[in-house]
Amino acid sequence: MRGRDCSIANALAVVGERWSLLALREVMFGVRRFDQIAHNTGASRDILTTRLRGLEAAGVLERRQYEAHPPRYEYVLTEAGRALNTVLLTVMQWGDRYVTEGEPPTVWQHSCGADLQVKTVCAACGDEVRASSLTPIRVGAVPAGR
Amino acid sequence: MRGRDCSIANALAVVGERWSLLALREVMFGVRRFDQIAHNTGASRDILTTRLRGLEAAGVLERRQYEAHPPRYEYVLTEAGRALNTVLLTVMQWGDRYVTEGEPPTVWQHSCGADLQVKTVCAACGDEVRASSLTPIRVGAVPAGR
DNA sequence: TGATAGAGTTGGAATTCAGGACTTAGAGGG
DNA sequence: CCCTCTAAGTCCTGAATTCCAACTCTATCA
Repeated sequence: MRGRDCSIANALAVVGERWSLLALREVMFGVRRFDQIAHNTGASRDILTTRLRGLEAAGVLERRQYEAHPPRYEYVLTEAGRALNTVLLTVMQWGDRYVTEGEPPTVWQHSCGADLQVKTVCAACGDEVRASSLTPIRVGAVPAGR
Repeated sequence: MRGRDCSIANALAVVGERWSLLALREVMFGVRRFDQIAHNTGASRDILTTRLRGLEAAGVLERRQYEAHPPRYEYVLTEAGRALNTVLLTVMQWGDRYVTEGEPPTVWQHSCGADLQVKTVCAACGDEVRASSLTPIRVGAVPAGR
């Protein structure tokens, strides 16, 4: 059965499987090698292969040969992959606040000098977005029936 | 095998399974009933039951009886669940831009009157966060060995 | 009396995942 | 020359999940 036509569902079809976002997190950290990604995420190697191929096919990652003999590859983010950093940071911050106990395990520094805390704002007025200030004016259709 | 100590991984342990975020999306839309959530997401009913129980146990959703005879329940967001709206919106926007073809299926209106586009900014300086302006100053450890 | 609605359960088939062993192509050390 | 190591996967098997459709249980509606 198909659900609602929705960009959240579409996005999750690309990055929503287990390990995908964790692999991308590693690439964001600058880790480019298969073995390191496997070790740092904890994913099993065959699943990781499948995920990386999927992300590559979706245009989020690029697989590049950096050595010919023996052939060796590395993974780098595409533009779409780099744009995922806001997703990762927003998820991380939610995890820091509502799931992780104790200190945040990872801290990023912003170029302004501060330890990064992100805020999600309305691009038009700059106000912080809160659930109460939103109204859906159009929602994706749910395919009818059976 | 365990991977890196990380709030992204922790967050995904709570909301990263298939259907969880889609169920939460429906609740954000104001859909509170099991049957409607099942229909609008496309999840099978048994899995949805498991997910909703998990989200409840994690404190993201609350299951409330709204009628005693016959017993009927609805799902509402907790504070932690409401805080996920920024995650959902950020994911949706990425999906709109890099996955969905054509017009965004869903549009929210912000209280300022504009159709909502979100921007992820540094809470300290207010500048938009971009990959190039970030440096990791602490990263979660990866458990050693085997 | 029969149909309908809400909120699940249940059972079996299909799929995915974990974990480890194996492969390939060369480089480096003794 | 022989042995070992590294990077990047593949392959295999058994266990765990997910999918799907049908069934249950209560109670109200027509």
